[in-house]
Amino acid sequence: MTDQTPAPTTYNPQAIEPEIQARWDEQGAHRSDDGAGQRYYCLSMFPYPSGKLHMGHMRNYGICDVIARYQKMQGRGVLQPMGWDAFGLPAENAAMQNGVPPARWTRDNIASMRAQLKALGFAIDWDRELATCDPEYYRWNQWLFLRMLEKDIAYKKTGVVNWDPVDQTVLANEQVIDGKGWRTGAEVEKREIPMYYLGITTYAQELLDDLEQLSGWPERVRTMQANWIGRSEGVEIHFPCGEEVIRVFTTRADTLMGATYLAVAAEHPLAARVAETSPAIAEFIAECRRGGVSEAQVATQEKRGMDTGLTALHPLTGEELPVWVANYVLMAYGEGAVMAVPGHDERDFAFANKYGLPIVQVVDHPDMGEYDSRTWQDIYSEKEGITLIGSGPYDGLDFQQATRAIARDLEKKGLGKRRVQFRLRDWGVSRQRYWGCPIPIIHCDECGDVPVPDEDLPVVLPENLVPDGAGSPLARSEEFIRCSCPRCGRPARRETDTMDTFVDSSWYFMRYPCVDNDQAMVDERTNGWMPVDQYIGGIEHAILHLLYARFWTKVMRDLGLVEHDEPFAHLLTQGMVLAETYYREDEAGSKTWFNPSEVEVRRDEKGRVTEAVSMADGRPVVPGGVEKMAKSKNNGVDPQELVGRYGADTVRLFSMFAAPPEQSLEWSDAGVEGAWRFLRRLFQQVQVHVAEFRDPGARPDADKLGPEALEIRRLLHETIGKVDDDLGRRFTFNTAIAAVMEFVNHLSRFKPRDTNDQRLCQEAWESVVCLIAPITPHIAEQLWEDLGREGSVFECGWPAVDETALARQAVTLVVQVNGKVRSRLEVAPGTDREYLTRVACEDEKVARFLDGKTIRKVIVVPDKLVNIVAN
RNA sequence: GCCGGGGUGGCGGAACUGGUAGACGCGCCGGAUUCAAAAUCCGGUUCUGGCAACAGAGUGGGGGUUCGAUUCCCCCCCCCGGCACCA
Repeated sequence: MTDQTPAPTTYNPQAIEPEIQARWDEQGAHRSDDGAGQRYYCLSMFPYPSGKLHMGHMRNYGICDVIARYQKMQGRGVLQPMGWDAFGLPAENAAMQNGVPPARWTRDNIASMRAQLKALGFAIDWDRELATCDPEYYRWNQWLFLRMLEKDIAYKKTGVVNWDPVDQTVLANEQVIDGKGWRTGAEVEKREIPMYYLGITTYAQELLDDLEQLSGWPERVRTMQANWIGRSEGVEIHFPCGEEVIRVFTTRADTLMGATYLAVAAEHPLAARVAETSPAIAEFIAECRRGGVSEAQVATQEKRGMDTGLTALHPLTGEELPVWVANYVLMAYGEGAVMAVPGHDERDFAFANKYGLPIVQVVDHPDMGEYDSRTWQDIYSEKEGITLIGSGPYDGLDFQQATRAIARDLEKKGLGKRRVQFRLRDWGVSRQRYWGCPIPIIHCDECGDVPVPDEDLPVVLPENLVPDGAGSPLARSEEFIRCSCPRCGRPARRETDTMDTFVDSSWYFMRYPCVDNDQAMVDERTNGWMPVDQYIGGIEHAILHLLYARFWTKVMRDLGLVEHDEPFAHLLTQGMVLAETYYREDEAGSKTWFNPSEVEVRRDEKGRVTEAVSMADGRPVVPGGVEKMAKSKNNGVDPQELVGRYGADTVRLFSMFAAPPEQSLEWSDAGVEGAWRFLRRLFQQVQVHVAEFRDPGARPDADKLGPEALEIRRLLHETIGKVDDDLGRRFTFNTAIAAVMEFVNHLSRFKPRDTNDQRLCQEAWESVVCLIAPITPHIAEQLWEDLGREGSVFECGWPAVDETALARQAVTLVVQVNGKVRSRLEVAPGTDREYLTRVACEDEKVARFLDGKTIRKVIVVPDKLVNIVAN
């Protein structure tokens, strides 16, 4: 180190960061301009204001800020807004615990989380902040809901919910634990209640087709959405049953001749009618009602059923087939009934074997072998390469031919037709909860359900109520409920259900550009910024939120409110934040969890963990593995505490360095320490440089640089190219940071010999500061100033790669024998293969491995590798 | 159960288009500095054998394609996300 120089001022983020932030505020550095120019809308999923910022938020907004700041340095006009997904269940739970109204709790949380976000130095345009619990926002939920009613996109029908018989209340799936109510422990039942639905299935085909144009989305998200929408082509078949007809939908009409029974869902109208006269069936249906409504719960339960005693007629043969009620048939999919072909469907096969129903093979496949009706094989349900057997006139046909022929014959008889079925269901938006957006409907005894007139919007949610766990307090608030019918003027009652919070989050990004408009939901500014260029959020939202937002956008488009078809051009799904867990177990088997900050880890001389002890009492704790940061495991790390200790830049640097954005990130206090050391070193090195030389904007004369300096210059421009690609295209911020660190390691070892070398150092340090600026903006602004540059580093433009600096004098290539590396060669770039082959074979180390062998082939990859194949 | 993703040193991760496995950081070991410690700086660090030169093995497990596989294909194991009322 340059020992003569006096100790340079040391890095002090606690002093730098507030000062830089104040400067940004003063200059309105983060304000976005609605005017012309190249624009970039950079958006992260808005947070639920749960109280404090957690690491997941920190990571999400950190990623967004890096992209926003990088785009700004590219010269684009950037919009990075922030808002609050402020309605929802946790506010009600908090209210139950401490008696504070959800509104107060929510707004207090927003205030403290806003302060935390500011301290992290994100380039957010706070002028556009919104909260979904503000009437100015949710009035437009109500307004659009009314437009949907007019277009019949919104409608009313019954839906199934989790019912807690003790609390007499509807439970969220989250509140059902092992089929029991979370507070009462009572066995939950399914119950049907009237609800409002939005017709997302009308848009199913478009939602599926448009996935193709979303090339900026991760492939896996598009696949998940396509599977969720679940388009199937098949045949609707009618089975006459007395006076009625049982409709089923099947994708395997080719196996119709193998149908041996029908199964209907417990909620099917036919089952209900049989139950009127059959106590046994009524009992069975009641049993099926037990437990929660979630698909995971329904899908994992044991398959059970019961014969209704009814028979239906096979539409082609007229044969009588028994009709069963079965708990594995979903009322929500298709027609709520299935034709069972046990020979070629795994679930039907298991069911038929359990209840002794006939199994008939009607499909043959070359790979099938002897059909065994006791053991299922996956080949039995194959549809490629099959031939029909035992199917009378259809014998010998393949899947396509058989489906076509059977559909045609059914259609002739008026007992079926080809059609498309989607797995996607319409979106039920009614919630029997208080803390949400009121559904703008008035119930009148004379006029029925009457929409609230536009001029009476918003229907304001009273903010002074406190839920107690036994149903919505809104449903008991006479003041809210009592009103007069807009149509006839007679006394009437307000709807007390509120909207699903997914409604709030389905369009907030279209409101940011025009938050101040109290005359319209959106305006021209929305069209100016939309679609969002880059959307960032958790992978857990891959299906529901993103699908609802896409649907809502298309509805708004069809109402002429916006111009775009899709809301998000590019999507980045960030991984979760994890941390090590530690616990102790008492005799009763209950665990006490220790926060990682209270645990000391001991290691052996190879760095392997030997034991972990509690700092409080020095006694051992058990490492419980790495898990998602959660209160229940007490493994959360508080970002604010770390910011207080190391400054925002260090926390930001570590969280971007530890893993690429799409992967999960394992928190490590030691890793934060490493990030801190790097920033400190960077700061010191720049101080050392400016103490000796300061010529802002200086560039070296490349022709007069020595070989060492030329190498530094080559590495610099290689690094600029690498970081640009990592930040702008790949979003691999971890490798961008690694590249900067690597270059800084080289640069600090370089000893400038003359002024020209010093100019190179000036160029290098200025570039390094620019490259790191999107990630650690405060220290970058400070060092930019220290290097003598005027103005903000974010206004200076992005460093450009000088192609001429990239030329290499020599390249190292490896020599392999039979694919194993045996030697290395130092040659000029572009050396021809004949020369390389000769030199490689003559190489002493290589020759050893060629001894006694015949060379069969030599593979040369220019400037990279020579592989000699010999035996 | 169904759909989607992941598994690489003691740890987080890198290897972008089939071409040097382990960049960068942490931890650990050794050294410098210090009265001492912390901090800082320098060097080493995949595993096994060997004083070393070097050799062999190695990307969850098994098989395949290829001159060459962390990367492509098939089977299996484990972990994570979603499953429509958590957000």
